[in-house]
Amino acid sequence: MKSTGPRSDTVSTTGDFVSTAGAEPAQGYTLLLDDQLCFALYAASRAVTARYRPLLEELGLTYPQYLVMLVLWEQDSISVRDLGAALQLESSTLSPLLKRLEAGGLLRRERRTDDERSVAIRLTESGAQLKERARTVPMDIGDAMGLTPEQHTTTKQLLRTLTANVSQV
Amino acid sequence: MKSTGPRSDTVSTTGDFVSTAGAEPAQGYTLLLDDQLCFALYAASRAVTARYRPLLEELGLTYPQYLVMLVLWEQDSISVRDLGAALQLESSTLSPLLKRLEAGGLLRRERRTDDERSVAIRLTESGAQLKERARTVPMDIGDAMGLTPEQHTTTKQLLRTLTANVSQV
DNA sequence: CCCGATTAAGTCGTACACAACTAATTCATG
DNA sequence: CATGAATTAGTTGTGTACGACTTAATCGGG
Repeated sequence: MKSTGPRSDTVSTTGDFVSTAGAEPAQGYTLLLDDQLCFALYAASRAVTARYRPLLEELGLTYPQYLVMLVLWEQDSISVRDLGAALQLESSTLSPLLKRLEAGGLLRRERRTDDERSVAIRLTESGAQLKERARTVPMDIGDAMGLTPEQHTTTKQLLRTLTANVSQV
Repeated sequence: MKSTGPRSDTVSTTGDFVSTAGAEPAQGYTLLLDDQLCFALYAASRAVTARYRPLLEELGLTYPQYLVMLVLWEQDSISVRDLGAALQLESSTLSPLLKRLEAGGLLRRERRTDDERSVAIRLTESGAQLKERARTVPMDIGDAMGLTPEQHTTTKQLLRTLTANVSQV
């Protein structure tokens, strides 16, 4: 296997399969699972989450909960709305998740007095302390990913471009 | 926001790390959300799935169901086990999903006679016919992703490398 | 040939994810 | 300043995901 190297061959639009001219939707768009970037993305995302699981379990967090904590460790107080904007999650996902984190004693939710529609999320002492224990997590995962710094940066950049394009209305 | 932060743009790649020795876990591993490749991956995956949603809704499929159908359109009969291997999903995820596809009349599940532990998944006529209506989906999504063919290939390759590394036991 | 180990599919419990909706509050414009 | 539109958080219903477990069937060494 591995016909040529990684990259370099640009999908061989070089015409080594010319047949099936009619019904095929032109240039390399097939229904083959292995052709789909979307599947590579979906599989990679779940694989990374799975890799996080044992590490985060020690901290008593799930992966989405960990992402919420990342935001809160940067910014001690934030509204549900802004948290949703940062993580690109709906309130219908965040509300129960935040309730669980509150039950776990990591944060508090308090209605804002200046705008009672809004709820401020704030770390507890316990939640703030968890940051220390989480310090090594990004490095552990980074190692497991096994990409060179250049590959790491390239991937992040490509995924951001992709997300921005795909999110376009 | 964008409060400068310590070393805001990590994108150097040009080989100039300043290596903040001491408490910091060396070379660019921070707890900042925007530094995390894992988050870019998670966000991209959900954004792509969201983009698929209206297209697949017309076919009466969810995104994971669509992936199952991709496999079946390639290979008319397959065991739950092999399907799980192809999609990297557990039987506890697939079993209910397949039950829903069966209820929708797209496939049948029948116990194998030569090994009664195994269940063969097989397309119905209706399931096979759906392939035609799905033909343009990959192209529609491909367009929405807005990557050049080179970027597309590179991303797919990087994600596969990442998945393989991260899945290592 | 027998019995413990393995394998295949499925159930159950927990936690996302999101669309569609609701309730409460604030905004904006006449 | 009154009231309809917009905003914010939350609820409900459906469908993944996965670990831990169960059940049934097959395998393999003595």
